[in-house]
Amino acid sequence: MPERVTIVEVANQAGVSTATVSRVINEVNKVSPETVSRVRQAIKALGYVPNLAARTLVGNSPKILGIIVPAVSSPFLTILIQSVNLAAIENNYNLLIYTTVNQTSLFAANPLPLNEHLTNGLLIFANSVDDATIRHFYRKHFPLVLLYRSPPQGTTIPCIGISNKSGTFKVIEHLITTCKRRRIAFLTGPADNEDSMWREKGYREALEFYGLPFDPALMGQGGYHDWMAKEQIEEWLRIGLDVDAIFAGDDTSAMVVMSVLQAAGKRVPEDIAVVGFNDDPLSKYASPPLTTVRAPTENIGDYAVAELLQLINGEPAAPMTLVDVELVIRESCGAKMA
Amino acid sequence: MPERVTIVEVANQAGVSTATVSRVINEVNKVSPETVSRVRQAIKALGYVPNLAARTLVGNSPKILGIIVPAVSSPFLTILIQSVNLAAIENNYNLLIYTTVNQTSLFAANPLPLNEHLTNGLLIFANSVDDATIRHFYRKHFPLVLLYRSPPQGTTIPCIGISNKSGTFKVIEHLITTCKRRRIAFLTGPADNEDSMWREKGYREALEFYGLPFDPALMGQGGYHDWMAKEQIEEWLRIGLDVDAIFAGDDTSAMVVMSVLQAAGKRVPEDIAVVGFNDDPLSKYASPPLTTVRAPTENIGDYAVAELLQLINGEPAAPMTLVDVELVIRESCGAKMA
DNA sequence: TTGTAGGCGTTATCAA
DNA sequence: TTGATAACGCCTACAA
Repeated sequence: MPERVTIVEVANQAGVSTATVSRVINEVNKVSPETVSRVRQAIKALGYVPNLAARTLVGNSPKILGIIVPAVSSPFLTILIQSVNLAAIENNYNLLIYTTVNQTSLFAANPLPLNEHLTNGLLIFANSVDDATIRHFYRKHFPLVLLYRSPPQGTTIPCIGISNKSGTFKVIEHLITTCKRRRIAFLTGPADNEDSMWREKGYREALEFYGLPFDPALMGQGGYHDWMAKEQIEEWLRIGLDVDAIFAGDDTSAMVVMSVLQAAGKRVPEDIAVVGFNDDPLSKYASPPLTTVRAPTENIGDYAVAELLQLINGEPAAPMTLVDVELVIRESCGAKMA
Repeated sequence: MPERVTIVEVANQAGVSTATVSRVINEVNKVSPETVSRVRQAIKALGYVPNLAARTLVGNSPKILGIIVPAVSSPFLTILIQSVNLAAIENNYNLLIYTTVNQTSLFAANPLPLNEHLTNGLLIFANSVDDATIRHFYRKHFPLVLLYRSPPQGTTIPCIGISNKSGTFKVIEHLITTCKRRRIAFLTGPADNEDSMWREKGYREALEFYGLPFDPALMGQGGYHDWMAKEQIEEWLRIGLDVDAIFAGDDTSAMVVMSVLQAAGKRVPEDIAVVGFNDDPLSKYASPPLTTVRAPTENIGDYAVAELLQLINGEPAAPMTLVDVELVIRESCGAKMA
């Protein structure tokens, strides 16, 4: 097989013109059956694959969607991506994933490998890219849907998220009313994380609603990272913080929190209740099984892809979609003993 | 901003030729400082981004590596991807990820969106794509490195994996000699998974080496999936299988196994020891903390990318790399009580 | 039904 | 130091 096989080689091999080969490949116009089979045979014999770049250049790119995330490292992100992937396939699109590995600033120098020239539309998660990049796409009217973040000032880009505030309100309320807890600690996510911001609002509103004082000492850094959560809890344990419940911010952190607490001889939920957010796949297997807020992450892809395709097809899309969440009561909150 | 901004618009705006603009962008040849700044300004004003497809067509594609995986759904895959990503960045390459969502057969109809025309080289995980596709790349001498699988018959493609057999041998040996277990069950992975195949070999060899009989009844399907592992253990519990240790195949399954066992009133490790493979991030927080085989997944990316770059640069690469693993003894095996 | 030829946006070669 | 122009591989009028 020669180094590079182009449509010309196929045409020669089959004794037809390149136009005919193109027609066979794209199944447009009428081509006589014998010609079709001759061309197909030549393609197979030569192992010919159309050059994506050339196709794209003439506006015949395959249907490709892109998603940009900071990393693929958490169960949450993982499920989100899977969900988008399935939705894309469902709609006959391919999905390409690019992770910025937490280096938003990279683009100043290097343009994104996933951009308007390679994809038909882009899904951008939280702050995986900076506002300037988003604005760039926006100005070009390039199809864009924002995931778990709101649009930059002055732009109107469809965005999709979950009801963090009401979800958190529900779980804190549950801790207060059903589980009779009074000193409820809260582990925040990364500083610039919108989810965390809204969860904090929900946390504060619930406290206020039930007449519990807000105590800054009960706020800690979890960062949605196992080691950060671990450090925070160990710190609290060391200073002997008075606490009877911990809202860990997310499930990953909650698992670690329970583990650290238990290693220190505390009982969960008897001494300290622990609750999470997300309902990760393994959360129901934790010991004790984790009470959490179930966010239908596996459905987000459907909404996101649907909106993106509307944009791609030139139709208007809803500016903002907030998906409902629900409380999942298991053992770690102590409700079942109360 | 016009719908499409090409190098021509920039050239006009800056009052130079497209060739000059190209030179400025690629920083080749000498261009007078004033010209450079005029061009830069035009680029910024117009929000110009080079067309990736056109660039690729003339052989000036940005440095892009691709990785093809079946999914992004496990902690293991997630760490592997992250590792590859970091290594790629380290070498000034971008990484694009494509998941086949377990539909290997798709390509017959649709060619891969990640191929020789879009990337400079490809990393292919296990059986995310079929042999025919791999052979296609192989025939074209397209840079390819196989991850956690061996090359198809008749091809010689560099591949990278871990010492599954010796790792499993070690953990089974540990169970037998230190923990004094005799009835050790084994949960296999997916049927066509090479890792699982080698782990089974290690399991059998260890049994034989220490004179323990191999009992088919002790082999079960885990599939490296939480629900499959759960079903298998529940089945064993129901029939009252006589077992004093379980090698769960991987950590995810091990977590589930412990949980199901405990829910059924069994003590881990007193009644049944449980061990895993991979050393997932959360495994040390499990209760009890999981004894497992530590595979340096976070280093695989370095090896893989290094090999791929050698291939891309026309240098020869090692046909096969097997990375060593090590035993991590925690509580779930019962060694610390013995 | 099939072939010819022009153009998609960029870069590289060759002149100027 | 710059500009004109020919590729790169493919698709799509327009002709035949």
